[in-house]
Amino acid sequence: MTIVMDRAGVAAAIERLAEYLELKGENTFRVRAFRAAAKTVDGYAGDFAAAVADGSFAQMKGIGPALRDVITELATTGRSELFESLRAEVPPGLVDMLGISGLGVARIRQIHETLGIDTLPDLEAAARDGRLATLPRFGARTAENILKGIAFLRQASQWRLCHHAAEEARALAEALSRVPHVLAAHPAGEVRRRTEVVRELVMVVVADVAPEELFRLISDAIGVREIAGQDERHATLKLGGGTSVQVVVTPPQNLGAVLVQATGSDAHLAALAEHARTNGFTLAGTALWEGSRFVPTPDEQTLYRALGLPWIPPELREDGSEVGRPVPRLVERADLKGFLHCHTTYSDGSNSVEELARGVREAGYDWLGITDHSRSAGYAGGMQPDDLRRQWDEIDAVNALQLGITVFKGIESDILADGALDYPDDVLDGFDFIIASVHSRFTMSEQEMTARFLRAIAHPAVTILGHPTGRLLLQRDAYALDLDAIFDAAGAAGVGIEINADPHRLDLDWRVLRRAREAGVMISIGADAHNLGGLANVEYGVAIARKGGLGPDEILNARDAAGFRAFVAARRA
DNA sequence: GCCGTTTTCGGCCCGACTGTTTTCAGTCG
Repeated sequence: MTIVMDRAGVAAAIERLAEYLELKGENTFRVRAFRAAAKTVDGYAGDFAAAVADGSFAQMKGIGPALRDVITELATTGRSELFESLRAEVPPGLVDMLGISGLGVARIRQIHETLGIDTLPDLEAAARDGRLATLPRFGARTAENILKGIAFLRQASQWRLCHHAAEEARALAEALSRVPHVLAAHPAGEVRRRTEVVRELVMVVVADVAPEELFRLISDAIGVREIAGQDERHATLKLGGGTSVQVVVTPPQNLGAVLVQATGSDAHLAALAEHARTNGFTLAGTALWEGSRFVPTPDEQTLYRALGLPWIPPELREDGSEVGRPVPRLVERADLKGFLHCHTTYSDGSNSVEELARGVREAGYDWLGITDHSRSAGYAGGMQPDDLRRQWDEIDAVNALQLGITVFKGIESDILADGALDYPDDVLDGFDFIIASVHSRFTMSEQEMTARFLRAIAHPAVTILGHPTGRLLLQRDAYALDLDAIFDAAGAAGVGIEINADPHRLDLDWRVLRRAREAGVMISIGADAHNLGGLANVEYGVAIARKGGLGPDEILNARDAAGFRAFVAARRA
């Protein structure tokens, strides 16, 4: 059995199927089954192709005969009969509308059926000319919010999340490296700088033929639909799937200069050019010159060294201030000894305590902090006091197995509207540590929200603040919050703050990490994993920490288990 | 569509907010 569509592709197709079914007014439980299956596929940690091929994927919870067939069809043919027929029935504009906050299926269907609207531009017009506000239970405020939602969606549609971009770039680099006369293909641009969202894919290709000839070879090899903006060194290729990628071609002796140029950022390049100029060099687009002498730069290290600079890791190349500064020792994935923030089957995760413990051990960690949702998170199966006792017994049993990993009893406790936590103090005392997060009431004023957080920070049971600003990248802005006040209070109280490594969040933002460090805040990298596949999130959290210039000493889960225990104890004392 | 020591049918996740209404449907997390 050949597999032509990968795990991420299948997951995305099933999620889209769920949207189609939902918009058609299908049974919500059928829709939910598709959504759950999409998550199961997306979070599958093993060899997905093999599991589809040998049928073992059908054993997964929530995968019955119907979804097994859809998954198999998608994976082996890249198509689905159900998908094709639904796509023909549901206008694509309605799917777009699902991305507007405040618009659900019921309202979209109502808009479609009563006003005959099925595109975003038509919806925008109807919101402006007052037609929308005349609908039952719609009003001026709703129309205004929909206009805001459309604007947000427009802006967001130019970007993609970093994990999607990274996966595309990886596949593209692999395809390009197989093209004749290509010596190497390197992802550059925002993907290489590890920004949280990516607007444009950039690839640097080292080749031993003229660019014009190379673009022809590439077109033949990887299904290019259109070549735009071609000149002697680069071209923008529009690929079959709709992706647009900028390809820059270089001979080996200029790879360093070209890679630096293609990686950016603009501010970094400006600072670098200025530094070069004051040292008697010229950094033109494709090469380095000292006066009129050509300086070969076969790699980036050579270029930075020639300019009297240490090599600057791409993650740090942002506002230009990094040029001329010492390069800090940045945290790496291998520095992390602890795995924090994950959900099990006790709330909305899909693996057991033991499965997670074994998987996390396998990935090379020494300790694990389990944090299911607390009781007010009803939608996520938040834990009632009885569940807690059962889970604690289970964690004790797993620790007794001596798997080579220490499992800590944690909770992701909701911070309620008034800043209180979700259980009485005697229950809170039973946890080894607590991540406190906001999951409701996002629309408070900055003053109210800040007071809410400050009260949570003041609670001695709180170890770490989870996803502190609540943003969902390309979906929802952060709530109003005085972060400086939070940093100062957390730093003083010995409360850690999370970089949530879920690529939909990446919250804290790397731009504020320096400020957090100045306030003495210990940063934890939290995977927010809901299954074993979520272990891979950590890599994105590490990238954000690196962009913020953080080293292992500033990361809570770079400590060993005893160090983590000591941090919790010091905070409680 | 999936699941099952309540197992082949009947149930599946729920509480709170928002914007609209003047009692509540729709949306969200």
